[in-house]
Amino acid sequence: MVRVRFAPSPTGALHIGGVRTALYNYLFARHHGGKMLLRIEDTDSARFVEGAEEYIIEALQWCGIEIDEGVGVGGPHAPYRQSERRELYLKFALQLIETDWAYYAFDTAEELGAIRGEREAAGGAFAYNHEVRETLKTSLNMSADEVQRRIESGEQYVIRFKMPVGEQIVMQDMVRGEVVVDSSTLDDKVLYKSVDALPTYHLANIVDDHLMEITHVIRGEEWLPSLPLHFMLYKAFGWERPEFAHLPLILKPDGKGKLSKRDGDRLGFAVFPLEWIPKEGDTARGFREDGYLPEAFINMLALLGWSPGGDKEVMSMQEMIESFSIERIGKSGSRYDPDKARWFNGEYIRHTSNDDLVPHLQHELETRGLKAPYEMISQVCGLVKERCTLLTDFWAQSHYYFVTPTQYDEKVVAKFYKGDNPAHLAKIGEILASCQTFDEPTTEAAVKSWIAENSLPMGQVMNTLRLSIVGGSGGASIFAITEVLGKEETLKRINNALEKLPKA
RNA sequence: GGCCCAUUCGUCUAUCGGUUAGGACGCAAGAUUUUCAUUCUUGAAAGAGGGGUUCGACUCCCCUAUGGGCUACCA
Repeated sequence: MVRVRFAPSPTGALHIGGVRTALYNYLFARHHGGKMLLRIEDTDSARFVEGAEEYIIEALQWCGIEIDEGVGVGGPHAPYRQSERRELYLKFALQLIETDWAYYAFDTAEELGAIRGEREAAGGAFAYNHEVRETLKTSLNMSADEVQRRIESGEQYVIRFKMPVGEQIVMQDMVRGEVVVDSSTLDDKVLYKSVDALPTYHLANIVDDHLMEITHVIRGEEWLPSLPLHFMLYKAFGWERPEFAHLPLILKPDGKGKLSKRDGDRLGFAVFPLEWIPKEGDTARGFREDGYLPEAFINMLALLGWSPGGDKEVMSMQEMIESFSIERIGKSGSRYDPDKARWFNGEYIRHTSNDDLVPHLQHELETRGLKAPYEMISQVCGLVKERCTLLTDFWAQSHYYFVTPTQYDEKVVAKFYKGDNPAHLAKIGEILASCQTFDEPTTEAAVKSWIAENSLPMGQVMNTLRLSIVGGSGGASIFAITEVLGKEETLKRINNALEKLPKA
C-alpha cells in the first residue's frame, strides 16, 4: 500500500514549487491506489505564521488535490500537526543517546555564533562535526553526573546526531539514481531543542514518516543534502526506510536561481495559487485571482518537470494520474514560463462550456451593479471565450454586450465614419428594422445582399456598423452580436451613433 | 570555501547507441475573415567544451566549464 505525504511548514503562502510537490505526491498516490497525507510541520515556533495552514488547505482544495488523511480530515495516525505531537519526539531523541547515536550539547547560540564568526573571519568555515564535537560543551566530554546536573538545573541544551566517521553512505533516489556521500563530510545536526521542547525537522520528519507508515518520500531537491542524515537516522533507529524522490526546482523565467515571490512582482505574474494577504507585509497575488482555471494551472505545473512521454500536453487530472510515474520526472530545474501558463489557460477556457463560464462573467456584472438574463450571459461567454486567455479578460471582451457604448474609438471613427458610410449605416438601420426575425442568419443575409446588390465595399460598411454597435473594432461576428443584443438595442445603438458622431 | 545535484531549440520537453534530433509555448510569414480572436499551413531555432569506449554516440565513462541546491537550536 503506497502512502505518501505532503508536509509543508506553515510559514506563509504555499509557493507553486510546493504545490507541484503536493501534486506529484497526489498523482503518485492515486496512480498506485494509495493514500495521500497532509502533515503540518510546525516545529519552528518562531517562524509560525497565522493563517498559513488554512491557506495551504484551501489552496490544495482549489487545485483539486485531495487529502485522504491528515490535518483537516483526521485519520488513524492523528494528530497530524507536529506541534500537537510534541510529547512523542523526546523519547526517540533519548533513545538515540542511549544507543550512542546522539549526544547532548550545551553550547549556546551565542557561543556558536562567536566561533562561527571567528572561523569565517579567518577565511574558514565552521561545522559542528566529528572534528570539534569533543572540544565543545557536549556530553561526550562530560561525566554523566555533570550532564545530569546541567539538565536538572534547567540549562538549555540540544541533542545532536553523532554522525559516524568515514562511512560511505550509498543512497538510492528514484529520480537521481545512486548518490554516494562520505559521512566524514557531514556535520552533527541538531535533532531536538530544549528551548521549546520541540524536535527539529530532521527528527520529527523521520519519526513521523515511520509512525505514519510512509512508503515514499517525494520532496524538493533542497532536501537532497540532508538525505544522508535521514538515511543514517533510519539506520540508527533500525527502521525500514521509505523510498525517496527529490524533485528538481522551479527556476526564474529569466536570470539565475529559483523562482521567488519577488520575480512575480518584478515580472508581473503570480507565484502563489491563491492571493495571500498576510497580517504584516505585502500581499501576494494568486493564480486564482489573476483569472486562472485550477485545471489549467495544475496541468501547466505538472508538465514543469514531468512529461508523460508523448506529444499530448492538455491533460485532465485523471489522465495525469493514469500516466504518472516518477521515472519520467526530469533531473534538472525548470524555468517557469508565464507565457505557457497563459496559453494553457486560454486552451482550457476555450474548451470550457458556456454554462460553466457564466458564474465568472456573472460575478463581473454583479460587481458593477449590472444584471442580465442567464441565457444572454451564456451566449456572450460562447462568443468571447476564444478571445480570452484569462477569466479576468471576460469583462474587457464583453462589456459592450451589457452596456450601451457612449464613447467611440477615435481611430476607428476617423478610419470608417466618413464618406458614404454614415448614410449606409442609416440604411442598414432601416434594413434591420424591417427584419421580422433577428437571428444571425436572417440579419446577415439581409444586410449582405443589400451590400452586394449595391456593390458597396464590404469592409467599409461592416466596420461602420461595428463601430456603432460596439463603439470600436474587435469582437465576434457583428450579426452574432446584434442577435444577442436584440432588435431594439441594436437599432438604438445605430441611432446613437448617427446622432453622436460628427458628420465628416 | 566544503559537500551534493544538474546540462537537447530563447523556454518546457521527446529521444532510453544507428532518427532529415520530434512536439509544445513564444516569435516570423501566409491562408481564412467585416474587425479582433480562434483555427490551419509554413519558417527560423538545440545536443556546453574536450577527451575516451564503440563499426557508430545527444545517449555510456572521465575531465573542464557553466548553472543550481545545501552548508542554522529554519523547514
